[in-house]
Amino acid sequence: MTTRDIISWNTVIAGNAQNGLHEDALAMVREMGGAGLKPDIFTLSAILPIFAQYVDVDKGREIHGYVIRYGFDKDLYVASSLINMYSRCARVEDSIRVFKITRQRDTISWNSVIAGCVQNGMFDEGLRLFRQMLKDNVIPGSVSFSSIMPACAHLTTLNLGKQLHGYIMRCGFDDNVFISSSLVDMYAKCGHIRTAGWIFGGIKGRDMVSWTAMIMGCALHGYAEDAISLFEQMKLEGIRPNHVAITAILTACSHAGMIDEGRRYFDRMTEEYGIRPGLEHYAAMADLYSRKGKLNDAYQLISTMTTPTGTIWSLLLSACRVHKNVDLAEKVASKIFEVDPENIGARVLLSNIYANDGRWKEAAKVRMTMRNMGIRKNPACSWIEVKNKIHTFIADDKSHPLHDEINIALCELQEKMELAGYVADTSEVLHDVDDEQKKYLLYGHSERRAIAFGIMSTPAGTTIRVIKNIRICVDCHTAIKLISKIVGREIVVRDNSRFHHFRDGECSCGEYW
DNA sequence: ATAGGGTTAG
Repeated sequence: MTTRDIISWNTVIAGNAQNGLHEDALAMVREMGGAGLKPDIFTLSAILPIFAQYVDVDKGREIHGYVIRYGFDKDLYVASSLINMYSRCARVEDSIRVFKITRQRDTISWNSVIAGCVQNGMFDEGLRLFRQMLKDNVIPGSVSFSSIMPACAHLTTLNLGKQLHGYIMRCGFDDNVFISSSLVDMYAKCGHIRTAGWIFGGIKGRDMVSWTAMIMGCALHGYAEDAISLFEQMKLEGIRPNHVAITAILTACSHAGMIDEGRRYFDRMTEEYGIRPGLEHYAAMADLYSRKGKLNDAYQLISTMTTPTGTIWSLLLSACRVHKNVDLAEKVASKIFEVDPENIGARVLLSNIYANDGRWKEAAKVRMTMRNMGIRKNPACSWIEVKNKIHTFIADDKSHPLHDEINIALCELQEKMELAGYVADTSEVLHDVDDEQKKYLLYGHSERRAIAFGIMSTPAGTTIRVIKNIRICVDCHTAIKLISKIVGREIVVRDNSRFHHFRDGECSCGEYW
């Protein structure tokens, strides 16, 4: 073209930006400047996504400065690009600030800020904004739903997820693959693996993310065989797994103790799928070996990593506790404190390992170090949703309004359990107290209180769904199996890594967890 | 005539 105006420049810049030719797009902006034309709102909203993708907040902020100098900050397009850029760069506060000072808002700018919150783990804030959007009479679009659904998945707020699902169907968005994948994930994470499978089966044009969400769902529920067959089917359909899909299949193997299968996927991932093992893959493998009791194999594997993290060593440390290997535990713990001195979980674990071995002095020393460092552990807690309200239980916390009734219900259950042959397993109670007190401590475990509350506040036959922030202890696992049989209920417990479905005295994990 | 937002993952 002999004469180019701002529109012709912008058209080509956006074309490059949208097709991955980022450097060319940016070079053209400079060239355009050389030709005496200054970037306008179209130019800026076309190039801001580049800095969002490359997580380059310095460049993004430069653009923001330019935006303010030229008074472009009132523009909706520029605002949503800025909101998106800041949240992709993990600066949610900045992105919310841009949103708040933008008076004029539309669905897209709302979506940008909501997605930003959710992607950065601020689920409650995301939900609050979503509700505010509806209150302000802004019509949600399909993107609004696929942005908010992960919040329900992470918070395991099944009822809210279901309500949104209904809303999605009324809008006719249920054929959208982004939304269906997020629904598969939400239902699986909320314990409804069958509903997840049903939605997955109905997706037309499944993509890799849909498959991965379903595979991960199976992994979470311990259905490794299903996960493997889905993974193989996906490949047959010509879909190449990415690093997340591989993480999902390794997690599935790990939760079912399938060492050989897991090892095979891990060994072949680079040549078969062109993906180099990342932290998440090492973590899954370390977990697989650890849970299986192959502590030395886990140690070897982690040692081959260039920079193992505290999190990965911790997987092995918790296996040292289960398999009562104090020597290795000490070695592993020192590795953890080297890279991550603040690691609370590791110190708690180490102290418990000592306690379990009767080494109360060493255990107390670790606790003392923690106190001196001013760190406290998060308390174990369980929660259950009844009538749209989430009830939280912490061991020894008496604040629940039905505290006394729950205690009575637990006593009655305890009697029936003992009649059925239950003997409290106090071996995991790591306090230097006598057996009678140990039994009392077990009995106060948060998941039991949550389950007792669930049984008394729902009609007979209703499935009880409880979520817990740490692993179920051996004794509670035994107790819940019996409870499911005594009260004739299905009890679904999600701990920090997977689901347990208790029914008629059995658990779906088959004692492997 | 040109521009902005989304699903899986320790």
